Formats: sequence, structure tokens, C-alpha cells
Amino acid sequence: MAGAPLEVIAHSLRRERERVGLSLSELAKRAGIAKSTLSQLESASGNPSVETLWALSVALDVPFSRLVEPARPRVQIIRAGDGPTVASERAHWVATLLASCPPSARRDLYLISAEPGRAKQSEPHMPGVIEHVVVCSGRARVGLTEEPVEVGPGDYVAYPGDVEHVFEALEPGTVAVMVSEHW
Amino acid sequence: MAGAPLEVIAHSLRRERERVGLSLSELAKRAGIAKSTLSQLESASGNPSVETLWALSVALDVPFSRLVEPARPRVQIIRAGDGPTVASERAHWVATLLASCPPSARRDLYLISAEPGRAKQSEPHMPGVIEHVVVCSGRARVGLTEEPVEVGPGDYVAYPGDVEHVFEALEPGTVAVMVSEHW
DNA sequence: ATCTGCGGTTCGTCAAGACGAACGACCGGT
DNA sequence: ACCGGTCGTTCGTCTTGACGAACCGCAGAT
Repeated sequence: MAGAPLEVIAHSLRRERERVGLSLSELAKRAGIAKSTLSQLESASGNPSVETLWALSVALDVPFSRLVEPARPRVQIIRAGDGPTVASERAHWVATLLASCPPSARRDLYLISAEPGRAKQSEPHMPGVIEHVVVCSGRARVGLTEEPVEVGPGDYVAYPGDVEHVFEALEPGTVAVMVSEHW
Repeated sequence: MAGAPLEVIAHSLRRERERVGLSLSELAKRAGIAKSTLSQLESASGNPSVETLWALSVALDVPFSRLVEPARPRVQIIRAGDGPTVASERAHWVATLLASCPPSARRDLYLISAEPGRAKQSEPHMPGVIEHVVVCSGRARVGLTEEPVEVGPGDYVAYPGDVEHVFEALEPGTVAVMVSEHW
């Protein structure tokens, strides 16, 4: 999470406003707030109320949270085999981090390669996490430890990651894409 | 986007606080705000300033935006072939919606099957969109129309979706997972 | 039954945000 | 040059959020 929320908001507001091509006065009018207020907000000398920010997000037609999060980058490729990986000690599975939260988003994207053998048991992590898995090839037993599901190519599973869960390859060369949302 | 932000915040605050198991007084103390303030917020009779909300999100150790967004569900499977799909007129590609924004999140998850033929040209959609693609099988030319990239199994590409972009299968039976983030 | 500690709400006070008017700067038309 | 229009900032006023003390309710201990 960024350090100073008010600075972030100030920048976000100006950025979004200019993107839409509205003048400060015009935006203030549409949002139903005083332009003086908006002026102060964009110069980071203010501590807006939720309602004020909300009005602005509506007027700008952007999700509310867009105003409280920093900016972001562009194109990117990671070839199969490249990229930062994490592997278990016994190398039954390898996860490649494709896209980590930039810089304070709420999902990580992994490519998982696994071989049959001991299952990958995961302790529950941060509350509110949801994991999405799509199998590319092979077969796997995935999901909550108490009620795993067997899936094959093209199958999709989602489950809460804040309780114990598993990923166990059932065939050699099992590959899957995983999205981990942390909200 | 939900209707009444203050109601949502009120519920979020109570929900998160109880999840962590803190009393109202205790949380207020840790966040450095008056417990009366927190009390009013949880009863939706208030219009908190950003700083106040920020202090609470820090004390609760949850991302800020968690407090301004509604709640969410549990486990889910979509078998290969199932699920709502969208296809092009000439059926060169089929997209299956695996996980749509629940209810106002910021990403959609698709499974894409495509056959060689005319490329899937996409008009730029909502500004701020980023698309992530991981190829499961086959080969494809993906990315910005001006500079597409050729990718194969296991390859990953991400690109801004708010400018013209393509997805063109180069081999029969090309399958890919796509995450579309709308922020 | 009484006391003490902690849960949450209500109320009066004060500081801070939101407002609107006024201001200087800039631009295009006459 | 002058005028009307807009753009963004500054300033004084009034509304409103945040604070803290007082308050009610409920356990558990004495």
C-alpha cells in the first residue's frame, strides 16, 4: 500500500481528469462539488470525505478504488521457462510468477508445472484470498484439502485460499495457470 | 459500483473488525481514532475522511479498497466445455467466461479456444484495462495490433487493452487463459 | 447485592472540510 | 486595445466530521 494516500489521490484525480479531458471547473460542476474543493484536492492540501471522492469517481466514471491506488506500466512477455520461479524442495512442482501485484494491486498470476508425487499442501494465507486455477495439460487434484476436485485440461476451479488447500498432479507434465487474488 | 458507499463502508468495517476479533474500542485505539467516530461509521451515520478510513484499513491490515467494496462468495468449478461462452460470427475463436467481476471487482477470467484464420481484432475498450494471456497449447500471435508477439505453450504476454489489440491462432486447437483487468 | 471492567452509544465542543464569491491569468473575437 | 469567456487559485464563512467525556448495559468477581 502506498505511503501517503492524499498525495496518491491528488495525482490520481489530476491524471484521470486530464485523461477524460475535463477542466477542473467542469469536473467540479458535474460532480456537484465546489471547484475550490477540487482544486485543493488536486494540490494535495485536503482530506476529502468519502462522499466527495465518490462524487468525483462517478463523474469521472472510474471505479472508486482507482482514485486511491497509484499508476501503472505497459507491455510484457515472459517466455516459457523464463521468469522468477519458486519450487518445492523435492521439486514436485514449480511456480513461475508471471505478474505480481503492480504495485499494490490484488492478484498474482502464476504458471504452475507439477509432477505426480507428494501433493502441494498450502497453509491458509492472508484472509480474503481466492485462488483460480485453469488446467492447461495433464490432470490434477485441486481445491480445499477437505474436498479436492479432480480436473483436466480446460477445467476451471476457484476456491478460498485462506483455508488449507492442495495442488496435486495426477499425470506427468501437468501445467496450470493460477490467479491468486488477495483483495 | 455499489449504490451507497457509506452503507458499504459501514458493513465492511464491522465485517472486517469482527473477522479480526477486535472490539470497537480496541480497534479505535489501534487506529488512533475516537471510538465514537468508529461507532458512527459502523452505523452508517457518518462520512469519513480518507485519513480516517486509511487509519482503519491499516489497523485492520486490509487493503484500503476492501473497505469500499461489497462482500464475496466461495468454491466454484467450470468443466471444460461448460460455462457461458462468446464466439465470433465465423467461429474462429470461442471465449468462456470463467470468473466475472464479483460484484464490482476488477478482472474477468476467460478460457480462449481459437482456430487459425482471421485474427480477432479488438477495439480498444475501457481505459485502464490490461489483458494477460498465457498460452496452454498451440501457437498464437497476441498483443498490440502494431506490435504483436508470437507465443507458444507456457508463454505469457500482458498488454494494455485500451488500445487496438489482436488474438490470432497460428495452429489448430490453440487454447489460452486470459485475465482481463479493468481497474 | 455491590463493585469493577469492558462492550458500545450519545452528546457537546472544536477543528477542519466544503462552499461560493472574488481574483488574476490567459485566449480568441471584434 | 478592449471585451467576454474560461481556467485555476485564494479567501472568508458555515457546515460537518472527529474528539473525548459521560453514559447505559452486561458480565464476572467479591
